[in-house]
Amino acid sequence: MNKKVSLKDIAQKVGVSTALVSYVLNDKRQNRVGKDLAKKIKKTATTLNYRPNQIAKSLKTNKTNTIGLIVADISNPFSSQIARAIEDEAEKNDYTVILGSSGENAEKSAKLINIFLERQVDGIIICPVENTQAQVRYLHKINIPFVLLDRYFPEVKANHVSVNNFGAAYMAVDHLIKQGYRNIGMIAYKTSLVHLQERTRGYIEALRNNKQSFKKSRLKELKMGCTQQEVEKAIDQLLKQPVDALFFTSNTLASCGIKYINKLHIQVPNDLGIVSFDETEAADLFYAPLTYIKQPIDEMGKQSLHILLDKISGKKKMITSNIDGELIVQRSSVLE
Amino acid sequence: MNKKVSLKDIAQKVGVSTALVSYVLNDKRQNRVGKDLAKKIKKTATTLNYRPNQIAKSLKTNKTNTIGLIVADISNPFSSQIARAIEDEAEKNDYTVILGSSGENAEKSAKLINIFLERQVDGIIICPVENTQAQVRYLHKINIPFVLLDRYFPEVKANHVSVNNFGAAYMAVDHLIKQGYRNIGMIAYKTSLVHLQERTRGYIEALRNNKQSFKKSRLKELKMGCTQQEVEKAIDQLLKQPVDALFFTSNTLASCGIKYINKLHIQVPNDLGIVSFDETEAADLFYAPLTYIKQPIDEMGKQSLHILLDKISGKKKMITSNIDGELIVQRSSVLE
DNA sequence: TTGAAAGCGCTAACAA
DNA sequence: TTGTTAGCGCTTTCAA
Repeated sequence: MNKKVSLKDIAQKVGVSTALVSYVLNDKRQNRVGKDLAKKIKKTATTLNYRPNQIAKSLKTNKTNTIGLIVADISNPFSSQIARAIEDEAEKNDYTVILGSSGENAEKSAKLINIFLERQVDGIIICPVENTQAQVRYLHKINIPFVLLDRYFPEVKANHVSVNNFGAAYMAVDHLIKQGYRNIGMIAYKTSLVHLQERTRGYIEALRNNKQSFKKSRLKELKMGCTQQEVEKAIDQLLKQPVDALFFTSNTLASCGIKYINKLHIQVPNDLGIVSFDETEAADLFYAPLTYIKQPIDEMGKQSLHILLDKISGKKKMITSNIDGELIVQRSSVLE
Repeated sequence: MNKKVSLKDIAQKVGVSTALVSYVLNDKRQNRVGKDLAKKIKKTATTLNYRPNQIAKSLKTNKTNTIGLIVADISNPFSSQIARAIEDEAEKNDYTVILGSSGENAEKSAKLINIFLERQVDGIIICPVENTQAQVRYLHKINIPFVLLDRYFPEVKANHVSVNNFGAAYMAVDHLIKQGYRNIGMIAYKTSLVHLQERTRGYIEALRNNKQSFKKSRLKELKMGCTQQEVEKAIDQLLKQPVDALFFTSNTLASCGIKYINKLHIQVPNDLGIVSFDETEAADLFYAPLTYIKQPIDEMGKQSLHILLDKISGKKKMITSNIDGELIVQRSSVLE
């Protein structure tokens, strides 16, 4: 193993103290170091191919310039895009992110938090999963900077950035109604996660405000992580009723759904209108490209990171942000 | 800020030295510590909610249990899946991974390598981009454990794991021919990356071995990162010729391609057969689900990590691994 | 303008 | 069986 070169090596070679080398290489108290000496030190550093040891620096400064990110399910494009947005922004601010995926599992989430804390991350961004309120409270208690992303718990005070789920869902269903659909079904999740409940609430409110009655039988609530078969069964049950449009509460459900609708040879949009919350690559490739709610992923990533950086730099005030989604209208919801 | 509790705090509370506490908490020289004392130390640790500082540990042991991973383009599902596979496997082995995306850019790649080295990662896994041979040589020179993944440079000796690109491409084209397609075009990349050249070579060889002449006009080589328009133009040029099947060299190209073919209302598979190297979610949703080469992503991730761990633990021998892809036949390439 | 020295939290060689 | 101590590579206070 090549011995790594340290400040000490440079100091010895130049014949000065390590302190001075540290000052020079970090451009601190610039004016108070002899120009020639400074130049010599810098030159020696490059000659020896010096690379500062961040671990040592971190130990000393108590700052790792690292943040932890926990997404709910990295195999979902929403998660990977959010991760990417945050990483891009982190890099611009000289932070490195370590990423974990909780897989919608509370224990896994706890484990990741612990790993992050042991590694002395400066802050954490979490897309929290069900039943992790205690974890959030704990983070608050130990006073580590963190922000919740995409999801939050109304009963737990915490910085968070999320989408206006209610508004976006309302917009989607309102759009379907305005297009002339009269019997709109929804495939949603049975969950304690408020951000998802909000989507369902948006659906119901949009119906009501448009003088369409909300029928319980038209709202199918599946468990998270449900199978293709379960989605198909739900669709079967909906199609037995006079349903002429479907609103999917997530990209995963929509993706399962259109695969099935494809198989059934149902005519979209004329026999069945479709809108999906969040996108899939599939959305564009379906024979009738899907109308969907575009989530402001980049904005969410950026904002969450900047709120976190604010916290890290000591800001106390709680910050929450609620960003509007956008309805992208394509063929699947426009009667011909 | 809650003061973090350290070994020292525990030592003081119990009235022993930090050394002893360290031994007990790490279960070292177990038998040689008084049972009662050990119990007391452990209890105090939990009471104080002690959490070891990995940074300090790393500085001392010169081991971070962290590996760096550089993928070529995190927005591509291939990359995110590979990242996921590696992370899963890393976690099982008590490693944390820090992830970077080079965006097919050599400078970005160099920057990431530098960040990783400064952070004292124990090893690096890289999907190298064009013109980064020097970087690979440098890693070799400074003697840091690393393995190349998915791609490699024949002229640079290095551990790597990759797919049998030639074999998989051959299999794909051979399948088309066996299905009765006679005029097969290919949309490929113009690149110095050998793993992609191998796919083109597989195409040409499969034609030759089946007594079909290879026509240069049927091989379109686009630059990496090309636009939808450029793909459409290439398809236009191919369709002017008597071409009855297309082989796409990547999921991105295939995705662009089928969007266009969808628009053109071409009948797949009867008027045009299609096979894609690597998959897209889109592949299943196209009206004629796509036949594609399934890359052994999990296996690649796993193997690369284990080779890296071997290197980290001191194994010297160079290891390379070449894994076969699998042809998943769906409707898009089967004449009816 | 420069340097000495303490110390971040931990491990491990050595001593008792 | 238990404890002392040096030191990982760095920053920063204080002194010269």
